[in-house]
Amino acid sequence: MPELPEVETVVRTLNKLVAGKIIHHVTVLLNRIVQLPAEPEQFCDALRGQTIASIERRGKFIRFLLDDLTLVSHLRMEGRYGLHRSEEAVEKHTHVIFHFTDGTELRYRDVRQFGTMHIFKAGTEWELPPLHKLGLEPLDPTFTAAILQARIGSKPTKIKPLLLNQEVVVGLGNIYVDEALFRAEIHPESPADSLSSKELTRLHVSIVGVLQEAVDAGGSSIKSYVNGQGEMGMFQQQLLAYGRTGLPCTRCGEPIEKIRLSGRGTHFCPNCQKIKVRSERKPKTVSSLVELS
DNA sequence: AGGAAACCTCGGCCGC
DNA sequence: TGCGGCCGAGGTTTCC
Repeated sequence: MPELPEVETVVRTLNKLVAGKIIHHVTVLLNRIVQLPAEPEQFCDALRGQTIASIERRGKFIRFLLDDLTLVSHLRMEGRYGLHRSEEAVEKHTHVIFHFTDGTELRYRDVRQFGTMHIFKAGTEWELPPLHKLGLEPLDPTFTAAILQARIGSKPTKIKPLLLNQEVVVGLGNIYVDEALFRAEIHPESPADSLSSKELTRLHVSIVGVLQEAVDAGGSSIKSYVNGQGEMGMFQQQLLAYGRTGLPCTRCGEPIEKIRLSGRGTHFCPNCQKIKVRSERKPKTVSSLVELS
């Protein structure tokens, strides 16, 4: 599943479901999910007796704020949380169980086993992987068109892979990148430094708009995504590019095309989103050479 | 810098 | 209709 809107929805749900609960003990059924501490036993020991104060989001990461620890969880492709009563049968692909003192338990399921969990002493998580190099929060007021332009406007990299890089802007994944570029009418392979100031402004508006609308809709349920209460998101009905291969573009009617770009399925309208070529470097004139020397 | 592979399992599709 | 095999799936990291 999860890009920013889905993770935001999960975090809101978790705050309703488990904030205030006290961890009695933890069961780790698949060791590889727990990245830190290295030994799952230490992971369980550290969490015993901790109270969940609140749950927050940073990019696509979930932070469980505990008494003096932070549990950082990433769902990767298909991770999900669910609150259960302890007597309920444990579903297949359940890898970590947080048993609470009230007889309920938070279960982490992940078919593909890609998800990760790290524990840090509260506050130190920002200095270390996986949070230490994360870029701007796109729904924060500090994320402006000018900032976006400053961050990417001079890079020769193709715009889509650049937007997927979480060190630039966080929270965008394959779905919402395709949607944002479609809205902004920018070809996913256009080099970032080929984009005009006007296009970058349009891109900024598109990123913020698509993410905010998706958050409001509770995220997109494409394959397996559900929030912490097993509910699906609704935004998949509003996707205009992602998953619409061969269907008419809602702007011009041209069939949506699908290509593979740096390993990712990439959807766009070949008519509305024309690839741009980086403008030729102005040949140095004699006068500019003089200025340089 | 940028692409590919790797981490896993599952489901869809194709062909026989 | 059934089964085997191949491909791809929303993310991130690591290795060229």
